[in-house]
Amino acid sequence: MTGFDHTLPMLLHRTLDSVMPAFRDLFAKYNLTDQQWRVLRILWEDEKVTSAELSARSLIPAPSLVGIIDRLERRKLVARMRSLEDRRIVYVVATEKGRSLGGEVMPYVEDINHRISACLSPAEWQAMEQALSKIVSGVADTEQKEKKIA
Amino acid sequence: MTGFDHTLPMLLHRTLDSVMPAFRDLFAKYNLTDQQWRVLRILWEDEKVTSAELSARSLIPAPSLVGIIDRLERRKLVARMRSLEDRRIVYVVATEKGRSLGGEVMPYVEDINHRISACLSPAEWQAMEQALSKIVSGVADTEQKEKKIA
DNA sequence: GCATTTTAATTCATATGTGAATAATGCATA
DNA sequence: TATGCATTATTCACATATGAATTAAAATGC
Repeated sequence: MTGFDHTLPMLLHRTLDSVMPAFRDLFAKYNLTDQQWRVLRILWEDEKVTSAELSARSLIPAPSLVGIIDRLERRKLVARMRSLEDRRIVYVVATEKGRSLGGEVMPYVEDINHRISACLSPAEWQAMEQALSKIVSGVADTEQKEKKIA
Repeated sequence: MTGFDHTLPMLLHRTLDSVMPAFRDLFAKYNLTDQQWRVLRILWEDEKVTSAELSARSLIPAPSLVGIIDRLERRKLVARMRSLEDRRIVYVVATEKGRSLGGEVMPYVEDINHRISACLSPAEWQAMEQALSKIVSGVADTEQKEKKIA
């Protein structure tokens, strides 16, 4: 284990690599990718969401989102609805079929999340979440400073 | 912020998204992707590494590695050397040019890593790293149990 | 010695990530 | 009202991720 292995990106990737296979095995049973699930998961609760919002909440880059929604739309799991007030905006909504699939998969997703949570005490979890969010806001701050300089 | 946003995959993705742009901006100046950098970073210190080892250490899936090495090889930054003892094995080595580029980029990478570290106290960092590795080993354990059952 | 099984790297098909460019619409203003 | 600028979604070119299949070369069993 060199210093490189203790680098934040490597730590995060390593952790993701350890937890994602369980999710992927689950999603594969429903012919979903994890990105497709993220979209469905968001639409499952919210009524209609613009593409931009969906991109922000799902952490999926806008260009990727286009294809993901295309594929979900082909399977009638979601639908696009262009806004009438502002014709630039596209709302994405889950169909009944999409909502139902969401409800079907959700319990298994929660199982996995519980198993992950069980690896840490609530205090440890809390601390980890705070550490990560400190990094997110901390890095954003230093970027602000750099912009002022530039 | 719903429960979904506090899910481990989303927390990790969000953190990665916040830190990677700084690295990518840097690497772009040298026409490198972050995956290409990871490979170079490993080869920069180690003499020769098999493709399998490189995949494990860089956390880059073997099929992706093929193309990444192809592109680095075209630029004469690395070279492939097939083992003479076991002709299935391919060693990857950094060329002099590759090593030199590694040395050139390294200080800036360390700058970014320092700025990231500065977001947390050493104790917080330590705790976070331990939490993540607990998850990695914890999840691996539950998978073992599942296999026994199956 | 030969067939079988393993292993290492690669290929393939498909899905997604990344940064730049584009098309269409809305908005401000001269 | 025509022009210039901003915003939203999309497209494009290229790089990488994912899981299954393939190839070539060991190792193993008989």
